[in-house]
Amino acid sequence: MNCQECLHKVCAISRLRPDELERIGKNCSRVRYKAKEKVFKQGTPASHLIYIKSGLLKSHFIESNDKEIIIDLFYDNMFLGMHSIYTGGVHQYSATVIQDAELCFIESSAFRDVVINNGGFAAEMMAATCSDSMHVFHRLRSMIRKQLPGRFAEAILIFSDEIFMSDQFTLPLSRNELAEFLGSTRESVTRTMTEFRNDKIIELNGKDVRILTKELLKTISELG
Amino acid sequence: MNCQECLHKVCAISRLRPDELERIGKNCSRVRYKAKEKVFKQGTPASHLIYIKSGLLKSHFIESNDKEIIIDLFYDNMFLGMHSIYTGGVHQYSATVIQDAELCFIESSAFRDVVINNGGFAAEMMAATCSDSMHVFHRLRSMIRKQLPGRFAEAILIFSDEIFMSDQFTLPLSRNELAEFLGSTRESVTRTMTEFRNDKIIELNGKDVRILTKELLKTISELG
DNA sequence: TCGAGAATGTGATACAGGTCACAGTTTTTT
DNA sequence: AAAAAACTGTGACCTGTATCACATTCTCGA
Repeated sequence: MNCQECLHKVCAISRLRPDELERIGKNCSRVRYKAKEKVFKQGTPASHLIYIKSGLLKSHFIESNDKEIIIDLFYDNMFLGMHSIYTGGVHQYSATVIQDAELCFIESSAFRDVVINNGGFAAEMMAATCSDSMHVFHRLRSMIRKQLPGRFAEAILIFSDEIFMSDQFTLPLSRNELAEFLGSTRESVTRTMTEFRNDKIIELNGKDVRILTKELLKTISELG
Repeated sequence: MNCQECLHKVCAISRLRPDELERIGKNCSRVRYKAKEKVFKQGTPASHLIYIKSGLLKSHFIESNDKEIIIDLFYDNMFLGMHSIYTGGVHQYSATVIQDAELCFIESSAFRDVVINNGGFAAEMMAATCSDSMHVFHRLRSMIRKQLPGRFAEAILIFSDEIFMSDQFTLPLSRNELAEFLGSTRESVTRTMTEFRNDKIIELNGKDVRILTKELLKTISELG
């Protein structure tokens, strides 16, 4: 497996020495996934860390009833499953593909070996993990303080600024998944969306979104 | 500063070599704090990592209005501020003492040096950080799915099982702080509490709590 | 190509809990 | 010891959004 090509993209990987890169590469397999495929399931043994070469995934909790809760979204050049690797070796959440993805499965023992032997790499991974966690902490804040329009505006901004880097994009989530991401229900999300369209804040056509007044979106997101 | 005595309490610290322990110890100062004192404030430079020798603290976001949001609670033998150390060197949240505490301030550059040079220590710190983050992820889940009685029951169980290790304890939070922890308001928390008392689930006298039917609490917490 | 199941929009209704107002109590300050 | 400030309980009211029910419209496999 050729990990070289990921070198320039992920800061942490550039910290690896050639032999470590090989150690990881040898215990790493790249796999293509299609949308809706489950990558790993909460409760199963966490044998691998996932590196996302391309695509979009969600981490989510499985609930007793049918509803799920999306913890966060993961995309190009991110690692997924760190919390599971370091918490008893059992997956703490599920991961499912949202948009076709290319994933590298890194054997967790190989990964841990490298962390132990290379503190610089460990530090970079720590930084990445802390950053990911902070993102969820802010989502906690949003859930508590903001009401639906604020949370929806925030989500649109995340798609626009963090994921697609464009004011115009196709929503990768169904209305139902959007509800799971926003901690709401399908119906309420629908209503909020038509509301936003009527108010000329976004142009909305099925899953196609175009942001009309980004400033207003920011205001709504901040005021909740 | 004598870090030896913390050695047997915190797994990560036992990974340190004598010289590293000294490096940390030299750049570490222990300070007593009284309840309500602020340890660090969101937005300020993150120069130190906090080790909690004893006491109870909260990490919290500061909101534009007066209300706060308690992200999580920290107590004996936990580290606080890891996310800030590894995310741009600025504190990502505030930390305030709830019950008188003894804190060790570990110089962040010394800490980072040790992490880089000692992968075993890095791995342990990663484990601790991931575990703390997972706790917040579960709180996110609770905020979204459960309603107030469920969240309150959960909080009582956290106090009982994770913090005080007893069915009988004195609430360390005011009604208002409890509301900030539960993502609610003072009034609603009060009402929920009297409800629980009337239903003979807990005995309640000011801040003194005694759990009467733990099983019921668990059920309420799980069903939301 | 057709049918079945999933995804979406929309109305009517219910209710958990936020907000406001006020009173009593406890704690802190001077 | 008096005054101020913070904390707590309780009632009345209002609102955001969950829930239920149904009609349409897509999607994709047989």
